[in-house]
Amino acid sequence: MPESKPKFRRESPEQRRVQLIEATLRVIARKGVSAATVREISAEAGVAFSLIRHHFKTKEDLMYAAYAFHMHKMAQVSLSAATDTARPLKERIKQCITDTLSPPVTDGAALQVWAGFIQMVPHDARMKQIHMDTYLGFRDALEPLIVEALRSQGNHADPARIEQKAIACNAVLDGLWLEGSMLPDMLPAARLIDVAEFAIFAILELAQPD
Amino acid sequence: MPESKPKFRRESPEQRRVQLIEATLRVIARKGVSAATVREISAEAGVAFSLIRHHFKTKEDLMYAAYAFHMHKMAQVSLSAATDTARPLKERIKQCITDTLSPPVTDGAALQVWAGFIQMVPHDARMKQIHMDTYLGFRDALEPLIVEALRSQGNHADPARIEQKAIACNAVLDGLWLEGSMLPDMLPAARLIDVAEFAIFAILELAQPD
DNA sequence: ACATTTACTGCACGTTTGTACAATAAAGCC
DNA sequence: GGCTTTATTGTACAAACGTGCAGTAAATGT
Repeated sequence: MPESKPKFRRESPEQRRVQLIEATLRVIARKGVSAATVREISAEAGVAFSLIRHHFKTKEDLMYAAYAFHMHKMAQVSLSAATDTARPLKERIKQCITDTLSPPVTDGAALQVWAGFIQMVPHDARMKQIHMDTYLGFRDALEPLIVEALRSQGNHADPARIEQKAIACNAVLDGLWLEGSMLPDMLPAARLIDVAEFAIFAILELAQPD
Repeated sequence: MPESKPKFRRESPEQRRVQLIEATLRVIARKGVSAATVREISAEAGVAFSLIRHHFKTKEDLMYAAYAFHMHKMAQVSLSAATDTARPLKERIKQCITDTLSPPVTDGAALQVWAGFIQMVPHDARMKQIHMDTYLGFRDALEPLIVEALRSQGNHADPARIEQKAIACNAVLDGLWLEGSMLPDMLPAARLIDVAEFAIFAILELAQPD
C-alpha cells in the first residue's frame, strides 16, 4: 500500500491563487488585517506557509490581488441588475438598491476587508489605481440609470444637474452601506432599503414608489 | 557649565499623554496603522520608546485613547454650529454641512485614521463602545435640526418619517465625507457642499437655498 | 543645598514577522 | 515503469515587534 494517502494535493496555479486570496479575505474578515500573516492565511487555506511565496512574489502582491478580487466581487453583486435592460427602470433601480444594501455587500465582514485595504490606498500607487477603477466603475454603471430616470419624466437634462444628482445618489448608497455594515442591529437591511428608496426618489424628484 | 543643556524635558503626565496621542495620529495619517509602532510613535514625539509604557499600560491602551481623541475632535468640529441657537435654522444646517465636508474633517489623513481604527471595532469591545458613543452623539445632535426644519414649515411630524429623514441626511453626509476624503481631486469641498445642500434640502422637502 | 519623587532613558529578552532555500513528492509525458 | 517538471513542504534566519527592568536625571519641596 504505497500510495494510500498522498501528503498533499497539487493544484493548478490559477486555482491555488484563488484559494489563497479567498483564505486571505476570510482571515481579514474574521480577525482584521493585522492578523492576516502568511502563517495565518496558509493555515486557513490548509497549506504550508512557504507556498504563498511560490504563487505570489511578495505578501504585498497577495494583498493587491485580494483587494482587487474583493472590490470586483462587491461591484458585480451590487450592479448586476443595472444592465438588465429587460426590466422596467424603477425595478432596476430598486434592485440595485436592494443588492447594494443587503449581505454580502452591506456586511460587517466586507466592511472589515474594505477598511483594512483603504488605509493602504494613500501610501501605495497600485492600491490607489485599483480603488479608482472600482469607484469609477460603480459610478459609471449608476449614472445611466439616473439619466434615464430624469429623461423618462421629461426633466431638463442639464449635464451639471445630472452629475450633481448622480453624486448625491451615490453618497446615499455609500453612507447607508457604511452605517448598515457597522451597526446591523440598529439598521437592518430592510430599513436601509426603505430609507434609500425614499431618499433617492426624492433626489431624482420621482414619485415615491408603492 | 554643569547644566547647560538638559538631556530631556520633564512634562506633566496629562501633557505627555496628549503629545503621544497626537504623535500616534500623525504617524497613522502619514504611514498607516501598521507603521504605528511604539518606536515610530515615540520617534515622532521625540522621546524614548520605552516612555510610552510609562504613560500607557499597553500599546493597545494608547490606541484606545487615540481613537477616542480623534473621534471626539471630529465630532466637535462637525457639530459646533448645531447648537448655536442664535443663528437662523437654515444657516445652522448649512454651517454643519460645510464644517463636516471641509478639512480637517473631510480629509485623507482623517479617513486614514478612521479606517485604521474601524477594523479594530468588531474585535474589541472597548473600541466598539467608543464607536457607538460617537456615532449616536452625531445623530442625536443632527436630529433636532431636522425636526426643527420639518416643524418650521408645518410638515406632519410623524416620528417614523422624521427618523427616516434623519437617517437619510446622515447617510448623505457620511457618503460625501467618505468619497470626498478618498478622492479630493475629483470632489473638492465646494462641490461636496453644493451636492449636500441640494440633497438634504430635497430630502427635507425644503425650498432650495440661494 | 540637599533629599525625594518620578518622568525618562537605555538595553535586553522572547516572540512573531516576511523571506530564502534545499529537499520532497505529486502529476504528466514518453 | 522510469523521467521530467514544478507544486509543495520543512527549516533556518535576520529584522522588527511589544514588553520588562534597572538605572539616570529633571523638577519640587524643605
